[in-house]
Amino acid sequence: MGRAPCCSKVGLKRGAWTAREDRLLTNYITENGDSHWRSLPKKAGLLRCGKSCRLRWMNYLRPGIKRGNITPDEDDLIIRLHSLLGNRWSLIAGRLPGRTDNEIKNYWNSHLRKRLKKTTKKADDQPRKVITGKKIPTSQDEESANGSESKIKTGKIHIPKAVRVCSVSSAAKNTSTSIYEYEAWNEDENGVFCGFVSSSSCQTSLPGNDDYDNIMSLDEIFDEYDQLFKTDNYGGLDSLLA
DNA sequence: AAAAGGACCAACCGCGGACAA
DNA sequence: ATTGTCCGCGGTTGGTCCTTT
Repeated sequence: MGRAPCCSKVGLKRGAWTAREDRLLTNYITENGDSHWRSLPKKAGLLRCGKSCRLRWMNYLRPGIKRGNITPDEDDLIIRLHSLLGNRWSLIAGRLPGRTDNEIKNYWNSHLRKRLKKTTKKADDQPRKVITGKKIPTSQDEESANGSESKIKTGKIHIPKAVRVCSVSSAAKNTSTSIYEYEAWNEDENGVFCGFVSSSSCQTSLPGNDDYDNIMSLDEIFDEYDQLFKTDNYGGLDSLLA
């Protein structure tokens, strides 16, 4: 029944990674690939849990990671994608070559959230747009809401959580693509479902190492997402995957 | 020059979906 | 069909560096 018991965390190292640990992890993954995180630390000679190894590899050691400041173009794209996707950091990161979800999340929390708070304060004083008779949540509404849910005056709109529908590899474009589906819906004050706000799909691509020749401009990326959110289900995706 | 407070970011934690037995 | 683990995600924490007083 089930798999072998999960490893005990007793005796495992925590905190900052040393150069030696980085070397051990990089060497092991280079030779054996980055799968089976649970058993990887032992095989690589590391006193870390698999989760810690995965995080270190994905956010720091993985080839193609872009270090350094976020460019103005990236900054702009993050803001616009966040307006579409909410806190779906992995999806946003998928559209920023070399950037990790953790880096974007940190950048958002330390830079953009404060900046947008200032700039949207005026906008929030203006009359709100209305979709299907409901008020669009403001930044203040989102601030007061817990996690991915945004409360609104007449009820609340659930910001969609991405559901990975399938994964497609494209050798020609050297990308691996995951298809996600979203559904946002309204609830009334009593938590009773009262209709969909929108239903959309989108994809995320992770270019191969040091090969970004085929990726789209940041503006094109945003337009693609924007269009996908305006189309029903997979209509927009078909053209992207063709 | 030193202490206090703020900003930044790497790493950890807990949750939930996917999947194996 | 059920149970338990693995994996990935988003939220949060805590250490370090920087700025202000």
